[in-house]
Amino acid sequence: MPLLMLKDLPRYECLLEASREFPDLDPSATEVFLNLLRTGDEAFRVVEVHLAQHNITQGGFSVLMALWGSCRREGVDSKLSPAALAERTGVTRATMTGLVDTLERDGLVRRAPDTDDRRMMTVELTSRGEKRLMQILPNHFRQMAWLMSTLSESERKTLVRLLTKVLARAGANGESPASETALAPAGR
Amino acid sequence: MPLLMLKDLPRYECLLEASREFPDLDPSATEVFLNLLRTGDEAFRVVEVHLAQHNITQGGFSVLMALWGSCRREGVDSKLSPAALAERTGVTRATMTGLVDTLERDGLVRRAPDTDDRRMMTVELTSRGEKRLMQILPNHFRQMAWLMSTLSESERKTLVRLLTKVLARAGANGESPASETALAPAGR
DNA sequence: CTTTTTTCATTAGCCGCCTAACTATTCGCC
DNA sequence: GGCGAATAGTTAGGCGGCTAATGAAAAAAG
Repeated sequence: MPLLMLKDLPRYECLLEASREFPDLDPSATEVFLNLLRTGDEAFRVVEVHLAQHNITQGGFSVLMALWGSCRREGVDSKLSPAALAERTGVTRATMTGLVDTLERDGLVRRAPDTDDRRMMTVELTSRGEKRLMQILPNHFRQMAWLMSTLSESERKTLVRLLTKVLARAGANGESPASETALAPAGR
Repeated sequence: MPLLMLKDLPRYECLLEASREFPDLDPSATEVFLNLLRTGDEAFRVVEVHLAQHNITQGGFSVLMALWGSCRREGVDSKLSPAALAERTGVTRATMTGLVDTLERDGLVRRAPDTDDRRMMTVELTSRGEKRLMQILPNHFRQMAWLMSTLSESERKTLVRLLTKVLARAGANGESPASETALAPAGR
């Protein structure tokens, strides 16, 4: 997502100086955090620009990939319910309604009522959607490879390892991060 | 930003297998890329949730921080033009209009016409805005520190170094990333 | 001094994302 | 079997992001 930090990351000395005024500010932690968000955002934008050239948004691409991946895993049957798509792509069901609306308008995806459960719908990749995906993927893969080509294999392993450690904190949160009541008075 | 990859990152063997069908797919590069976006997104959400408890969005927080930082740097004068704010926070001026609208509605910021250049406006932190910032910052700092507390100092240095390498690629792009015409026929 | 170009802020319109509310259907319990 | 609880999809309304177009004012060109 977008920002939360300034476009030009603050220099380390500024963080050090600010930490004198704010004892809660951990300079090295802040530096890592800002770099993580900034780099992630920038990498995100790179592929976003590429997808836009094919008239596809990030959300739409995620849906197509989820359908296509499911198709490849479970055989020819590439149907998934909106709820399943929402779960896999990490958005709400309401958001998925809008995404599928757009994809269906563009003819990349097809909605059909589920035969068993009349509450449910099925979303299916059309041949046009599959064709579009095949147009996108090669360059998409090349782009990711190009972005990471500055890193050696061992650097990649290290980066994944460190990111995973952070992800474990951020992803499985809910309890400790900073429930206002727990941290605010915990003060210092 | 949100997604672009599945919520559950693909296992490495799946990437390896897919790379046989798509020669452009670099498994380790893809793995790093997906982890980077996923982790960045998750870290982003953590602070987003915190800011939401104070009725502030990411964009609004960035604006407040930019104004406050400028205030601290250049003395008491914390005025900045919308264009300057947009530049520093990395959004368009049109978006900045909306952000300042919201912040002004909430009384955290004040608009005033520039005395010299009648095209311009100045945006200034109100005392209420500054107070709000002081309510947010301590926990915000603690949250960043908590997120990164699984990393040792040397791991933090390493992570920053690797992220910076990737950022250099992603940020200073424009020429090589994958202009469709350059890469599509370059095939393989 | 006039004309053109640039710059600033805003507006309008699109999309994605959210939460909350609503409808329809199925499930589970009695 | 019937009735409340849970579930699927959608709708409504809001915000934040974008591009493109607009109007006003300053800067540059002549």
